[in-house]
Amino acid sequence: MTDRAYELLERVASLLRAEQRRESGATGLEPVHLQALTYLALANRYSDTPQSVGEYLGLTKGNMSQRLLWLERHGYLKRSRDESDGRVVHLRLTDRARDALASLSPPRLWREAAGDTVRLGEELDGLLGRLLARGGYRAFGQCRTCRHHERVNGSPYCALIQVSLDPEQVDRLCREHEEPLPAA
Amino acid sequence: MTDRAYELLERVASLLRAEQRRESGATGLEPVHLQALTYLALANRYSDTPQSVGEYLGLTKGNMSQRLLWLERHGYLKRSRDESDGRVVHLRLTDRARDALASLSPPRLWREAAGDTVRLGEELDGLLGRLLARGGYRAFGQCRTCRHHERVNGSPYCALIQVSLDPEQVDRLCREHEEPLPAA
DNA sequence: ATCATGTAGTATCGTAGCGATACTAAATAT
DNA sequence: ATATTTAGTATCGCTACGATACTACATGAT
Repeated sequence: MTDRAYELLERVASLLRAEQRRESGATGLEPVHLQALTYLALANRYSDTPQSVGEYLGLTKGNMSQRLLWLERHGYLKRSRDESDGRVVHLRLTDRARDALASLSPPRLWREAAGDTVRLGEELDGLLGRLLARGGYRAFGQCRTCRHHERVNGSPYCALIQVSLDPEQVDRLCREHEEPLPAA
Repeated sequence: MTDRAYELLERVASLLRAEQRRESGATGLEPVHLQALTYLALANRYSDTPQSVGEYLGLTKGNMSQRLLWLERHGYLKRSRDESDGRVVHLRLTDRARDALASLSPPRLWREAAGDTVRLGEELDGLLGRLLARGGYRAFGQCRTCRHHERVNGSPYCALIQVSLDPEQVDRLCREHEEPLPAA
């Protein structure tokens, strides 16, 4: 008996991808575009880069770079150079991107039929954590659950890159995220 | 708050697809190939056709036809014409295909890290059922859970196409599957 | 019987996803 | 100062995918 959950996951994913293609219609937005935008909508200001998007989805940076260039050319992203490191590029969603996510990102079929997904979310969350840990992937957790997250004078502070954080950043995803060390 | 379960599902699927690509290596087997083979390994003898595979995954028949031709050219499938209907083609896995599934289909990462997936399987099963019903897809259930499944002289019989079935066929997937009518 | 309609499958085209490789430029280490 | 690393891009080859058009067979209507 092969793993039933795996087969179901693959089939559901395949059906949803196909559904998304159909719903995206003339926009030209492919599933991978929407996934990239979804990530960028959640990423903090140190993780809104081509590299990070690729790591998040398990795709190569060369591939992601091309997807992101397409998104910029079509008005879904703004690019900007990092001020202190001339190599890195930051990606910002446009309103057009937010509109696209709002109307396409969980495809209509999901919204109509998925129902209560709390329990499913918990199961997927656990599975993802195990896959990431075992596969050597970055976890991309929220700052406030990170080993390096501290409070200095009452305001959030990242001990890794040693900067204080805007309060709104601490709920966003960070590519440097690490689980807290288990209490001894 | 967008649907967390949906995001997790998409990301897990993306990571697993990428993982599968890497593990498939020089075989040239893409995720869609393995999904098609997985389906065909489970399909009954009335549902092992290009059309059915496409419906199962939500892809067009033209696309599937090309994928399946590739699989045949590379020795993963045998094709044969139906005896009573000259239009339909039946697809049979070769040993090479079974070997490929055995070594690649849940990718190594899944096998090593997925852990207990019983509960996840149940959740995905429920979700899939709702998506299929709402989206107008075929369910592809097992014969023995079908509305048209009967027993004649103790052996399984399909009341839809009006043939008796090999006992081994009743655990396989059928594209004509329909839920039993609710008892009145 | 003929003809229209429907269905299973294939061929072809255009677009895009994807990894691999090679490259540039900026940062960092020695 | 030089070597090495890192973020990102450009290009190539291959394949996935939908759309469209086509063939062959089956079925239904008259």
